[in-house]
Amino acid sequence: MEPMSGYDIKKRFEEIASNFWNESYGQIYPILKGLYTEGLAIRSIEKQVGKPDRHIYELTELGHQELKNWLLEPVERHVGRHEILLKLFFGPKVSVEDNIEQVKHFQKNHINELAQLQSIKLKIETENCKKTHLPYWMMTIRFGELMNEALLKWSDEVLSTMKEMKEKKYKDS
Amino acid sequence: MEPMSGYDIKKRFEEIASNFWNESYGQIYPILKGLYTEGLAIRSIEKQVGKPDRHIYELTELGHQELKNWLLEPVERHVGRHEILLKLFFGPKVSVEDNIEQVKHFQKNHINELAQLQSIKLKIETENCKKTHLPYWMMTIRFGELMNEALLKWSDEVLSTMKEMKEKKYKDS
DNA sequence: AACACCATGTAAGCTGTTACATGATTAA
DNA sequence: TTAATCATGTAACAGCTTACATGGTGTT
Repeated sequence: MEPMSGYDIKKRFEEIASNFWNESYGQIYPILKGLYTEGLAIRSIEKQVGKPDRHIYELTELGHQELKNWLLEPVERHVGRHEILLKLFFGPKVSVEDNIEQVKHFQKNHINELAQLQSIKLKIETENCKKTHLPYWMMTIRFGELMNEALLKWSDEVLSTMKEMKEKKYKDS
Repeated sequence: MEPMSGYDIKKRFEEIASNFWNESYGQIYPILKGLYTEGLAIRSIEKQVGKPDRHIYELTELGHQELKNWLLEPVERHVGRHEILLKLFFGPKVSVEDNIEQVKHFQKNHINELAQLQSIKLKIETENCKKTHLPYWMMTIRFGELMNEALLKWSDEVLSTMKEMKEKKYKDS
């Protein structure tokens, strides 16, 4: 996108990609070093007063080509590990009430996520840095919206099923 | 659920949980060993003719308690890393046509996944092993259905946006 | 006085996949 | 004959998080 420091990259992830990606310094800094030694990026140092120096990395022609190649590779499917489903898989080990609590907590989380998404959306729309990126970034937001809406629908469905199970249990006993 | 070997566990994951979880032997066998040495499981050997022996593990009382404790812990949110979104994040680096190809491939994958889900659903319904598990396992299936439906809706939306972008580009040039 | 921000980085440790090794049986 | 199924396991590697170390500036 543009010359950046490791610190900047982390920040960008947190500000506008936090709904679908995160990366720790422990990954970022060694990888930038690697890009540099492999000739995929160049590095320049920006001196500052009262603050540490900034190490600015910028892709070389080779680096841009590598990135392009990666972008063209089709994304292969990988199973998203949803811990809540693994827990429900063992549902009968605990009480229906316990499972209800679990799902309610899950639901709350995703209501929050939807709200956070809206603030990221606003940030992207108003900052409006590069016009070419805008439509693509909006697609990542839309992804989050549809996912979270589906997740909330699922929570509702599951909660009413569980409530039925609870009532049946009372009838039996 | 019941006494099982590492091989059995892998199989169960593949047969009825492959839509939300997978686990490799490289994880399973060392972990089973660990459970045994920590007193969370006991191990017995089932001898077979013409086939390797089966190492059957069964949770101890302590093991069951640990599992229960884990089930009661609320699931904390973690960002699912969707590679396709990271690629779209750099969308302007390649052509609109290239991005369309990427999304079409994604769409195909999720149509397949929906089909696979239906066969897992059938397996669970017909095998019908333990009645107590059935409703919970169906919830994991429903999760997959709603996710994939949302993903397909997203693909449709994104593809039509991209087609518009393509047309605009032609007008400009 | 305590904390957050700026900015770099490393080391230890956990998590996870892939490939390998073994070896008999059965189906295409 | 080739491949799959049964069944165990290990070793090498890749990916990722967390905690630590440094140290000045600005805010509550």
